[in-house]
Amino acid sequence: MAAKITQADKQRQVERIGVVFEKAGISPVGGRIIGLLMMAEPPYLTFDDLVERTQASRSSVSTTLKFLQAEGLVDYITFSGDRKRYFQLFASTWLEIFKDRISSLTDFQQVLEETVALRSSQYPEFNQTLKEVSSLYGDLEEKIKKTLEDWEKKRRK
Amino acid sequence: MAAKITQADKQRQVERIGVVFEKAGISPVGGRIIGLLMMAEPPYLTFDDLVERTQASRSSVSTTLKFLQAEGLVDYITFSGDRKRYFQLFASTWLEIFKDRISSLTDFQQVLEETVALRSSQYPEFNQTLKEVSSLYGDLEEKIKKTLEDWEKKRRK
DNA sequence: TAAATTGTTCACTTTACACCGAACTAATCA
DNA sequence: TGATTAGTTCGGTGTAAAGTGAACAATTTA
Repeated sequence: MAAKITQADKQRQVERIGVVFEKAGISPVGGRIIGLLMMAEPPYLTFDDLVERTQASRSSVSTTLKFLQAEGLVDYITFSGDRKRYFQLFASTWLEIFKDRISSLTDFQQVLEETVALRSSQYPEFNQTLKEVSSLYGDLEEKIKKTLEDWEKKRRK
Repeated sequence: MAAKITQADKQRQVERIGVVFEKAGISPVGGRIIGLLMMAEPPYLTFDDLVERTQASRSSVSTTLKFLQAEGLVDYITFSGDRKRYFQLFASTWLEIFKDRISSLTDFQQVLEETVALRSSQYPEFNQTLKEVSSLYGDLEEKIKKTLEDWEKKRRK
Protein backbone atom coordinates (compact mmCIF):
# COMPACT_ATOMS: atom_id res chain seq x y z
CA MET A 1 0.00 0.00 0.00
CA ALA A 2 2.14 2.77 -1.34
CA ALA A 3 1.29 6.26 -0.06
CA LYS A 4 -0.03 8.61 -2.67
CA ILE A 5 2.56 10.91 -4.18
CA THR A 6 1.54 14.49 -3.57
CA GLN A 7 2.47 17.67 -5.34
CA ALA A 8 4.46 18.62 -2.25
CA ASP A 9 6.53 15.45 -2.59
CA LYS A 10 7.42 16.45 -6.11
CA GLN A 11 8.34 19.98 -5.10
CA ARG A 12 10.57 18.69 -2.34
CA GLN A 13 12.26 16.44 -4.84
CA VAL A 14 12.94 19.41 -7.13
CA GLU A 15 14.76 21.10 -4.28
CA ARG A 16 16.68 17.96 -3.38
CA ILE A 17 17.86 17.58 -6.96
CA GLY A 18 18.80 21.24 -6.89
CA VAL A 19 20.98 20.78 -3.84
CA VAL A 20 22.84 17.86 -5.39
CA PHE A 21 23.66 19.96 -8.43
CA GLU A 22 24.60 22.97 -6.35
CA LYS A 23 27.13 20.79 -4.56
CA ALA A 24 28.50 19.96 -7.98
CA GLY A 25 29.12 23.65 -8.67
CA ILE A 26 25.90 24.70 -10.41
CA SER A 27 24.19 27.92 -9.26
CA PRO A 28 21.06 27.70 -7.11
CA VAL A 29 18.77 28.72 -9.95
CA GLY A 30 20.60 26.30 -12.23
CA GLY A 31 20.06 23.47 -9.77
CA ARG A 32 16.36 24.26 -9.51
CA ILE A 33 15.97 24.34 -13.28
CA ILE A 34 17.57 20.92 -13.54
CA GLY A 35 15.32 19.69 -10.73
CA LEU A 36 12.22 21.00 -12.44
CA LEU A 37 13.19 19.47 -15.77
CA MET A 38 13.97 16.17 -14.14
CA MET A 39 10.59 16.01 -12.45
CA ALA A 40 8.55 17.49 -15.28
CA GLU A 41 5.86 15.43 -16.99
CA PRO A 42 6.19 15.60 -19.92
CA PRO A 43 9.93 16.02 -19.41
CA TYR A 44 10.17 19.53 -20.80
CA LEU A 45 9.10 23.01 -19.74
CA THR A 46 8.79 26.42 -21.35
CA PHE A 47 10.80 29.47 -20.44
CA ASP A 48 7.82 30.93 -18.62
CA ASP A 49 7.15 27.71 -16.74
CA LEU A 50 10.71 27.90 -15.47
CA VAL A 51 10.45 31.58 -14.52
CA GLU A 52 7.23 30.94 -12.64
CA ARG A 53 8.36 27.81 -10.87
CA THR A 54 11.86 28.92 -9.92
CA GLN A 55 10.53 32.27 -8.68
CA ALA A 56 13.55 33.84 -10.34
CA SER A 57 13.75 36.75 -12.75
CA ARG A 58 13.44 36.29 -16.50
CA SER A 59 16.98 37.50 -16.98
CA SER A 60 18.34 35.06 -14.48
CA VAL A 61 16.52 32.16 -16.08
CA SER A 62 17.67 33.23 -19.52
CA THR A 63 21.32 33.52 -18.49
CA THR A 64 21.25 30.28 -16.57
CA LEU A 65 19.61 28.40 -19.44
CA LYS A 66 22.33 29.65 -21.77
CA PHE A 67 24.93 28.41 -19.35
CA LEU A 68 23.29 25.01 -18.95
CA GLN A 69 23.01 24.68 -22.71
CA ALA A 70 26.67 25.57 -23.13
CA GLU A 71 27.54 22.90 -20.55
CA GLY A 72 25.56 20.38 -22.55
CA LEU A 73 23.13 19.71 -19.72
CA VAL A 74 20.07 21.29 -21.25
CA ASP A 75 18.62 21.40 -24.69
CA TYR A 76 15.34 22.49 -26.21
CA ILE A 77 12.82 21.21 -28.69
CA THR A 78 10.16 23.04 -30.63
CA PHE A 79 6.76 22.12 -32.05
CA SER A 80 5.56 23.50 -35.35
CA GLY A 81 2.92 26.14 -35.01
CA ASP A 82 4.21 26.95 -31.54
CA ARG A 83 6.67 29.73 -30.93
CA LYS A 84 7.81 28.48 -27.56
CA ARG A 85 10.94 26.57 -26.84
CA TYR A 86 10.50 23.49 -24.71
CA PHE A 87 13.58 23.04 -22.57
CA GLN A 88 14.61 19.57 -21.54
CA LEU A 89 17.52 17.74 -19.99
CA PHE A 90 20.08 16.61 -22.48
CA ALA A 91 20.72 13.44 -20.51
CA SER A 92 22.87 11.75 -23.10
CA THR A 93 25.77 14.06 -22.34
CA TRP A 94 25.91 13.23 -18.66
CA LEU A 95 28.46 10.67 -19.65
CA GLU A 96 30.69 13.29 -21.25
CA ILE A 97 30.41 15.41 -18.18
CA PHE A 98 31.55 12.55 -16.03
CA LYS A 99 34.46 11.95 -18.39
CA ASP A 100 35.60 15.52 -17.88
CA ARG A 101 35.66 14.97 -14.18
CA ILE A 102 37.90 11.99 -14.59
CA SER A 103 40.53 14.13 -16.24
CA SER A 104 40.99 15.78 -12.85
CA LEU A 105 41.97 12.40 -11.44
CA THR A 106 44.54 12.11 -14.20
CA ASP A 107 45.88 15.54 -13.34
CA PHE A 108 46.17 14.61 -9.72
CA GLN A 109 47.93 11.35 -10.39
CA GLN A 110 50.33 13.03 -12.78
CA VAL A 111 51.25 15.82 -10.42
CA LEU A 112 51.95 13.27 -7.70
CA GLU A 113 54.28 11.35 -9.99
CA GLU A 114 56.12 14.48 -11.01
CA THR A 115 56.45 15.43 -7.37
CA VAL A 116 58.06 12.15 -6.39
CA ALA A 117 60.45 12.53 -9.32
CA LEU A 118 61.53 15.94 -8.08
CA ARG A 119 62.08 14.87 -4.49
CA SER A 120 65.35 13.43 -3.20
CA SER A 121 65.51 9.94 -1.75
CA GLN A 122 66.21 11.34 1.71
CA TYR A 123 62.70 10.86 3.08
CA PRO A 124 61.65 7.50 1.68
CA GLU A 125 58.63 7.10 3.92
CA PHE A 126 56.99 10.26 2.65
CA ASN A 127 57.94 9.43 -0.93
CA GLN A 128 56.44 6.01 -0.47
CA THR A 129 53.13 7.50 0.64
CA LEU A 130 53.08 9.78 -2.37
CA LYS A 131 53.72 6.81 -4.62
CA GLU A 132 51.01 4.75 -3.00
CA VAL A 133 48.44 7.51 -3.34
CA SER A 134 49.50 8.08 -6.93
CA SER A 135 49.03 4.41 -7.68
CA LEU A 136 45.58 4.48 -6.10
CA TYR A 137 44.55 7.32 -8.37
CA GLY A 138 45.93 5.46 -11.34
CA ASP A 139 43.87 2.40 -10.43
CA LEU A 140 40.78 4.49 -9.93
CA GLU A 141 41.12 6.18 -13.28
CA GLU A 142 41.51 2.87 -15.02
CA LYS A 143 38.54 1.25 -13.32
CA ILE A 144 36.32 4.23 -13.92
CA LYS A 145 37.20 4.34 -17.60
CA LYS A 146 36.40 0.67 -17.94
CA THR A 147 33.08 1.07 -16.16
CA LEU A 148 32.13 3.90 -18.47
CA GLU A 149 33.04 1.90 -21.54
CA ASP A 150 31.04 -1.10 -20.35
CA TRP A 151 28.08 1.09 -19.64
CA GLU A 152 28.23 2.66 -23.08
CA LYS A 153 28.34 -0.76 -24.73
CA LYS A 154 25.43 -2.07 -22.69
CA ARG A 155 23.47 1.02 -23.51
CA ARG A 156 23.99 0.96 -27.25
CA LYS A 157 22.74 -2.55 -27.74
CA MET B 1 71.77 11.48 -18.26
CA ALA B 2 69.10 13.15 -16.19
CA ALA B 3 69.27 16.93 -16.00
CA LYS B 4 69.98 18.34 -12.58
CA ILE B 5 66.93 19.35 -10.63
CA THR B 6 67.14 23.03 -9.82
CA GLN B 7 65.47 25.08 -7.12
CA ALA B 8 63.40 26.68 -9.88
CA ASP B 9 62.09 23.25 -10.90
CA LYS B 10 60.93 22.68 -7.36
CA GLN B 11 59.25 26.07 -7.16
CA ARG B 12 57.45 25.46 -10.40
CA GLN B 13 56.23 22.16 -9.06
CA VAL B 14 54.85 23.88 -5.95
CA GLU B 15 52.77 26.09 -8.22
CA ARG B 16 51.65 23.16 -10.34
CA ILE B 17 50.49 21.28 -7.29
CA GLY B 18 48.75 24.45 -6.16
CA VAL B 19 46.81 24.70 -9.40
CA VAL B 20 45.60 21.10 -9.18
CA PHE B 21 44.26 21.74 -5.70
CA GLU B 22 42.73 25.06 -6.69
CA LYS B 23 40.79 23.23 -9.36
CA ALA B 24 39.55 20.94 -6.62
CA GLY B 25 38.08 23.91 -4.76
CA ILE B 26 40.94 24.91 -2.44
CA SER B 27 41.92 28.57 -2.24
CA PRO B 28 45.09 29.79 -3.98
CA VAL B 29 47.00 30.14 -0.73
CA GLY B 30 45.71 26.73 0.34
CA GLY B 31 46.96 25.18 -2.87
CA ARG B 32 50.38 26.73 -2.40
CA ILE B 33 50.62 25.51 1.17
CA ILE B 34 49.85 21.98 0.03
CA GLY B 35 52.40 22.35 -2.75
CA LEU B 36 55.07 23.54 -0.37
CA LEU B 37 54.40 20.75 2.10
CA MET B 38 54.42 18.19 -0.66
CA MET B 39 57.80 19.34 -1.94
CA ALA B 40 59.38 20.08 1.44
CA GLU B 41 62.43 18.14 2.59
CA PRO B 42 62.01 17.17 5.35
CA PRO B 43 58.30 16.97 4.63
CA TYR B 44 57.20 19.60 7.13
CA LEU B 45 57.45 23.38 7.48
CA THR B 46 56.87 25.93 10.21
CA PHE B 47 54.24 28.62 10.20
CA ASP B 48 56.84 31.23 9.34
CA ASP B 49 58.30 29.13 6.56
CA LEU B 50 54.84 29.03 5.05
CA VAL B 51 54.28 32.77 5.47
CA GLU B 52 57.59 33.53 3.86
CA ARG B 53 57.30 31.10 0.99
CA THR B 54 53.67 31.73 0.10
CA GLN B 55 54.24 35.49 0.28
CA ALA B 56 50.87 35.68 2.02
CA SER B 57 49.93 37.40 5.27
CA ARG B 58 50.19 35.67 8.64
CA SER B 59 46.45 35.89 9.07
CA SER B 60 45.79 34.33 5.73
CA VAL B 61 48.17 31.47 6.41
CA SER B 62 46.67 30.95 9.85
CA THR B 63 43.10 30.84 8.58
CA THR B 64 44.00 28.62 5.68
CA LEU B 65 45.94 26.21 7.89
CA LYS B 66 42.94 25.93 10.18
CA PHE B 67 40.78 25.14 7.21
CA LEU B 68 43.18 22.55 5.86
CA GLN B 69 43.43 20.93 9.28
CA ALA B 70 39.65 20.83 9.57
CA GLU B 71 39.52 19.17 6.15
CA GLY B 72 41.98 16.59 7.35
CA LEU B 73 44.57 17.50 4.76
CA VAL B 74 47.15 19.00 7.09
CA ASP B 75 48.43 18.13 10.50
CA TYR B 76 51.33 19.25 12.64
CA ILE B 77 53.97 17.69 14.79
CA THR B 78 56.06 19.20 17.55
CA PHE B 79 59.53 18.57 18.96
CA SER B 80 60.25 18.90 22.64
CA GLY B 81 62.21 21.98 23.55
CA ASP B 82 60.86 23.69 20.42
CA ARG B 83 57.85 25.91 20.56
CA LYS B 84 57.13 25.77 16.86
CA ARG B 85 54.59 23.61 15.14
CA TYR B 86 55.82 21.69 12.15
CA PHE B 87 53.01 21.45 9.64
CA GLN B 88 52.84 18.47 7.36
CA LEU B 89 50.50 16.76 4.96
CA PHE B 90 48.26 14.29 6.65
CA ALA B 91 48.50 11.96 3.69
CA SER B 92 46.92 8.99 5.36
CA THR B 93 43.56 10.70 5.27
CA TRP B 94 43.59 11.26 1.54
CA LEU B 95 41.77 8.03 1.41
CA GLU B 96 39.06 9.33 3.69
CA ILE B 97 38.80 12.44 1.62
CA PHE B 98 38.34 10.41 -1.49
CA LYS B 99 35.70 8.38 0.30
CA ASP B 100 33.83 11.57 1.08
CA ARG B 101 33.86 12.47 -2.56
CA ILE B 102 32.36 9.16 -3.40
CA SER B 103 29.45 9.92 -1.17
CA SER B 104 28.56 12.62 -3.69
CA LEU B 105 28.23 9.88 -6.29
CA THR B 106 25.98 8.06 -3.88
CA ASP B 107 23.92 11.21 -3.39
CA PHE B 108 23.56 11.60 -7.10
CA GLN B 109 22.58 8.01 -7.66
CA GLN B 110 20.11 8.15 -4.82
CA VAL B 111 18.44 11.32 -5.98
CA LEU B 112 18.05 9.80 -9.43
CA GLU B 113 16.38 6.72 -7.98
CA GLU B 114 14.05 8.79 -5.85
CA THR B 115 13.21 10.85 -8.89
CA VAL B 116 12.23 7.85 -10.96
CA ALA B 117 10.12 6.63 -8.05
CA LEU B 118 8.24 9.92 -7.95
CA ARG B 119 7.57 10.08 -11.68
CA SER B 120 4.58 8.45 -13.33
CA SER B 121 5.03 5.75 -15.96
CA GLN B 122 3.72 8.07 -18.64
CA TYR B 123 7.07 8.94 -20.18
CA PRO B 124 8.96 5.65 -20.14
CA GLU B 125 11.76 6.80 -22.41
CA PHE B 126 12.81 9.58 -20.09
CA ASN B 127 12.42 7.34 -17.05
CA GLN B 128 14.57 4.76 -18.77
CA THR B 129 17.36 7.28 -19.29
CA LEU B 130 17.22 8.28 -15.65
CA LYS B 131 17.43 4.62 -14.66
CA GLU B 132 20.36 3.99 -16.94
CA VAL B 133 22.31 6.95 -15.61
CA SER B 134 21.44 5.92 -12.07
CA SER B 135 22.72 2.44 -12.76
CA LEU B 136 25.95 3.86 -14.16
CA TYR B 137 26.52 5.81 -10.99
CA GLY B 138 25.73 2.73 -8.95
CA ASP B 139 28.33 0.75 -10.91
CA LEU B 140 30.88 3.51 -10.50
CA GLU B 141 30.36 3.68 -6.79
CA GLU B 142 30.73 -0.04 -6.44
CA LYS B 143 33.91 -0.24 -8.51
CA ILE B 144 35.45 2.69 -6.73
CA LYS B 145 34.71 1.21 -3.33
CA LYS B 146 36.27 -2.05 -4.36
CA THR B 147 39.37 -0.33 -5.70
CA LEU B 148 39.76 1.55 -2.43
CA GLU B 149 39.40 -1.62 -0.40
CA ASP B 150 41.96 -3.45 -2.51
CA TRP B 151 44.33 -0.56 -2.17
CA GLU B 152 43.94 -0.48 1.59
CA LYS B 153 44.63 -4.19 1.84
CA LYS B 154 47.70 -3.95 -0.35
CA ARG B 155 48.92 -1.05 1.68
CA ARG B 156 48.55 -2.64 5.10
CA LYS B 157 50.59 -5.69 4.33
C1' DT C 1 0.49 48.37 -38.80
C1' DA C 2 -0.24 48.02 -33.82
C1' DA C 3 0.02 44.89 -30.08
C1' DA C 4 1.48 40.83 -27.92
C1' DT C 5 4.70 37.04 -27.22
C1' DT C 6 9.30 35.09 -26.44
C1' DG C 7 13.19 35.61 -25.01
C1' DT C 8 18.00 38.49 -24.68
C1' DT C 9 21.13 41.97 -23.16
C1' DC C 10 22.86 45.61 -20.26
C1' DA C 11 23.89 48.11 -16.19
C1' DC C 12 23.33 47.69 -11.57
C1' DT C 13 22.98 45.59 -6.71
C1' DT C 14 23.86 41.98 -3.55
C1' DT C 15 26.40 38.36 -1.71
C1' DA C 16 30.28 35.45 -0.76
C1' DC C 17 34.93 34.64 -0.48
C1' DA C 18 40.05 35.51 -0.37
C1' DC C 19 43.09 38.10 1.67
C1' DC C 20 45.08 41.90 4.48
C1' DG C 21 46.95 44.60 8.58
C1' DA C 22 46.70 45.46 13.22
C1' DA C 23 45.48 44.33 17.71
C1' DC C 24 45.39 40.52 20.69
C1' DT C 25 46.54 36.09 23.53
C1' DA C 26 49.30 32.58 25.46
C1' DA C 27 53.48 30.70 26.28
C1' DT C 28 58.44 31.09 26.89
C1' DC C 29 62.83 33.42 27.61
C1' DA C 30 66.19 36.67 29.60
C1' DT D 1 58.94 41.16 35.16
C1' DG D 2 59.45 42.86 30.62
C1' DA D 3 60.32 41.30 26.02
C1' DT D 4 60.01 37.91 22.45
C1' DT D 5 57.89 34.16 19.94
C1' DA D 6 54.07 31.78 17.74
C1' DG D 7 50.00 32.00 16.18
C1' DT D 8 44.84 33.79 16.36
C1' DT D 9 41.09 36.89 15.82
C1' DC D 10 38.77 40.95 14.20
C1' DG D 11 37.36 44.53 11.16
C1' DG D 12 37.85 45.76 6.79
C1' DT D 13 38.88 45.87 1.44
C1' DG D 14 38.81 44.05 -3.35
C1' DT D 15 36.88 41.06 -6.57
C1' DA D 16 33.97 37.79 -8.82
C1' DA D 17 29.72 35.47 -9.22
C1' DA D 18 24.53 35.38 -8.77
C1' DG D 19 20.59 37.64 -9.49
C1' DT D 20 17.55 41.82 -10.70
C1' DG D 21 14.76 45.13 -13.49
C1' DA D 22 14.21 47.62 -17.44
C1' DA D 23 15.13 48.43 -22.10
C1' DC D 24 15.56 46.07 -26.30
C1' DA D 25 15.08 42.87 -30.40
C1' DA D 26 12.57 39.52 -33.27
C1' DT D 27 8.79 37.12 -34.44
C1' DT D 28 3.90 36.41 -34.62
C1' DT D 29 -0.91 37.66 -34.19
C1' DA D 30 -4.90 40.70 -34.70
